[in-house]
Amino acid sequence: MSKTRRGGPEATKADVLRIAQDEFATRGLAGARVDAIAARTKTTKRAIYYHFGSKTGLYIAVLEKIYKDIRDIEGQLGLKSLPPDLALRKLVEFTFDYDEANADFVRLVSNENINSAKYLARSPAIRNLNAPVIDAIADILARGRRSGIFRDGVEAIDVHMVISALCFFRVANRHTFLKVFRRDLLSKSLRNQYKRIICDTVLRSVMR
Amino acid sequence: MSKTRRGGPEATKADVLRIAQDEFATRGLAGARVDAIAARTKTTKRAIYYHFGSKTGLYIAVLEKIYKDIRDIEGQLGLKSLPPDLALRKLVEFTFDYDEANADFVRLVSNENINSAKYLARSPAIRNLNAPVIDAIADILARGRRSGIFRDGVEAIDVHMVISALCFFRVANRHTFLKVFRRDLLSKSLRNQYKRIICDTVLRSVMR
Amino acid sequence: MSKTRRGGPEATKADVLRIAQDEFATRGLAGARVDAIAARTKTTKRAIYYHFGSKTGLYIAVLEKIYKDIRDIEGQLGLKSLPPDLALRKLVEFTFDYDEANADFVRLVSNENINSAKYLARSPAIRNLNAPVIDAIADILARGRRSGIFRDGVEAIDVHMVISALCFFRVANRHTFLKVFRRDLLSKSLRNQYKRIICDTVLRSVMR
Amino acid sequence: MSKTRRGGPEATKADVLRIAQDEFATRGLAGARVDAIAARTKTTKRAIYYHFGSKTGLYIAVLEKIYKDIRDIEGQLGLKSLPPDLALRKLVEFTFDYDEANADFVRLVSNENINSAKYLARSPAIRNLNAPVIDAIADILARGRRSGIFRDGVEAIDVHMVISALCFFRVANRHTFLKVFRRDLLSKSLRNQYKRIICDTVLRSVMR
DNA sequence: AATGAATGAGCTTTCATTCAT
DNA sequence: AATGAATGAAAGCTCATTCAT
Repeated sequence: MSKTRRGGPEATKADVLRIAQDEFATRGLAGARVDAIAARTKTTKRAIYYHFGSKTGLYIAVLEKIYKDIRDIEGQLGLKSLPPDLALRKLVEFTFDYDEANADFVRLVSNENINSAKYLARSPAIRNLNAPVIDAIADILARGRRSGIFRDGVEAIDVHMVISALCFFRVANRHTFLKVFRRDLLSKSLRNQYKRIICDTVLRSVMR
Repeated sequence: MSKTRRGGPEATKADVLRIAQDEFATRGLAGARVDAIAARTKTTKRAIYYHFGSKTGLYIAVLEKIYKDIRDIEGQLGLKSLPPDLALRKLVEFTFDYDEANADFVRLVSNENINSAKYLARSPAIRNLNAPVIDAIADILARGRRSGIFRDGVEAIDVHMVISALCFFRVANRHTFLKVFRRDLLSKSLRNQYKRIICDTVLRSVMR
Repeated sequence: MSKTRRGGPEATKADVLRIAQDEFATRGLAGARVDAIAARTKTTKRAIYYHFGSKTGLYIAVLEKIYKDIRDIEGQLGLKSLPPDLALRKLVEFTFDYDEANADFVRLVSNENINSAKYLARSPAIRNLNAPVIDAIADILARGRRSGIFRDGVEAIDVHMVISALCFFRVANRHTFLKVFRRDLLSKSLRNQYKRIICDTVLRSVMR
Repeated sequence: MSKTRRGGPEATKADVLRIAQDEFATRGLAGARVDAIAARTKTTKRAIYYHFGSKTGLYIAVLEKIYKDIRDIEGQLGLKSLPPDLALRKLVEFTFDYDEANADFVRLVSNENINSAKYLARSPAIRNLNAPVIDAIADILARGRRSGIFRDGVEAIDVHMVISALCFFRVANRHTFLKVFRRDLLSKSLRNQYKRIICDTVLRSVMR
């Protein structure tokens, strides 16, 4: 693919995807308006239909993008060169930072769960993405068990669940938590505290 | 043929609330259709407007109901009579069971977070509910510290966050987790395993 | 408020049906525009959807109306009191006059044939109309055979086909016939001539 | 993969015309879709516009083709060498067979009548086609009158109308006739019966 | 207090056509 | 001469809401 010149079709599609990601994250599939997306874009509503086929098609394209993004980054963490406890700590911190920095991702995933992952299931591109993070955790756990610091009987996928749950919830449920408990899980002053709590909780759950 | 009432206006409102809860949980505020709710109800669309004023009004009424329900139950747990570690375990198990049994609650909360808790904020009824669970955890932690089994420096609200995150995520993110990792977090055969994992993770996070 | 009502909902529906009949006859189902129909009506486009559900629903309602109209009239011809040859003549003349006076009916039927009678098949109301005209012709033929003026072996439905074909074609194919042969089958000066030709053709086809 | 040509531009145009004829016959001018025509063609939508200018231009080209086809065939019937009654019989049988075998022609003509022959009128190519069939009938009638078997006062164009009406109606109104009277005018088992009925009806209408 | 009838505003999508090369 | 990419205009339809009693 050649480099896009100013205003080329690839740039247009990327522009639409960027705006659509925000709109779908903020309002959901049903709540988002194609008109509103088009208005914030350099293109027209008609162009959106030309490139993405339908509102749903655009929504799926956004899902594909955010899933591809995180998979690409997860593949580049380089955890193998670290001792197991530090590697796990680094993975937790990465997830903590990523979810915080990508609230769109978090809300879109929440949204997709409300939809029973209906649209995610429709995308072969996402179904065919593998999940390198599970293999990375399995490697860390194996090394930790060998060196005697980690317990037996801990599955990689469940460690991933614990990490995800803690980091995801903090971002996903921020608003109701704030209203109900008057505590802003994303406040700057609490950031290091939560990073430590989540890291410790994960580490303690696997330590011998 | 017109719909017939049984039990008067309060029964009608309860009927509408029950159906609306399901529709809003499944489709979100924007995705739910007043027509669809009315069609599944013993009443008419017009009656919904008469009783709840607007679609948003009905949505808020649903939110108020589910928040009141959980607060009422949390107030009846009777954790004070148990030793601190067992009390904490019981609270985790309660949350685990409650979230699993009330997927509507989980999805509605997810939804409300996508809306930045906008409608929750509008409801004085919810704002005025206190959160007895935080006090209950604080009591457990104090007793555990006194008896020497729990660490210092652990805040009740953060323990609540960890419990909620783990139990909530399991239900809230079930569908995407299943599609991406081919693991059904709610499968019957894994139920006890996850209950144990989550209990242990919480307990380990507070133990000395 | 823009348009005002007079005569209530039934009058409104009748008004819409009248205009829609003209639009569908002139432009076909695909070519007709709901906006155009609404604009010529005392009501709004929204009201059309409220009363008829969809463009297709309105089209079917029009079909139902025109078929019901002709069946009602056919049932009132009173052919039994006339001698068979005069009865047949009267039926031909009625069909001749009716098709000429109801070009909409003719074009709508043509249209429906282009659609393979797809929408007609969808209407239970039309499927359940019986066709009294066939019985009427059968009675005429039986009486004519008994009195010796009509041939044996002539089926009522085929006589109906011949009558319909001749009267229908004259109206339905008027425009192409005019362009190709420069003959206006509906010109006033030729009216009596065609009435006679068609009557004679039908009568001769059944006479002994 | 782009579509490949075989036989150059004339073959392409013929291909498009063949598909377009079917689409216009089945759906009418308004109902046909340029996209659908292109998709069934060896070429692209853009090529259709290149060769035919517009959807209407393509429609007129189809009309011109079907009218030229029938005129060409009508010119080759060789009715002059037959005795008048047999010549007339042969013409009826030819029309009967042609309309049955060319339902597209029949439906396109029906369609064009719904359009008040608007597009036919626009085509100089069709306007300049003469109608040899009228002359042929006139010749048959003259010979029949001379030999004493045909009546006086019968015009060729009206005989043509009767023949056309009977043969055309059978094909054009097949679908509504089937739904309303449960009689398939094109059923194989009734074919000879209808051929005989129509032939006899025409012959009887001109016989002394 | 309660409700059947009706609707304004705006939604997603379609379609014939033209742009640009 | 031929074509892949793009689009303006308008279509059918939906939805929360209000009218009128």
